[in-house]
Amino acid sequence: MRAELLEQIYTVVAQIPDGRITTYGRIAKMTEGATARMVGSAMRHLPDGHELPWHRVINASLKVTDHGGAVNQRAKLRSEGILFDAVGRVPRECLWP
DNA sequence: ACTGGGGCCAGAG
DNA sequence: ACTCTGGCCCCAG
Repeated sequence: MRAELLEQIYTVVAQIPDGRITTYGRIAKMTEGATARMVGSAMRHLPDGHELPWHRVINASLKVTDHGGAVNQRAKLRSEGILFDAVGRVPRECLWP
């Protein structure tokens, strides 16, 4: 990853408010040159000690992508007041921006 | 230089 | 609502 893109991605993620979520694709569009896959990759390789709300980033279907940490991620979101429907999807009104 | 694979997405059936 | 396809760009081997 180019450091410049990483910074932009981190900056956007850091701005996601409590109790809201956004998607990989939306973050990609807010940056210049990043793609959704890069955002996903950036979230996977987050450095230790970061303060980023990575759990608020989900996929375009408004579901938490299943990759192993999914259970923990859903737990974090629930603790912020986000509700999941029967299919595991997040309501649209939680979307940021 | 080449290949396969990523926490993806929009569009078309 | 679900599956398939092509495109995306950056790594690691």
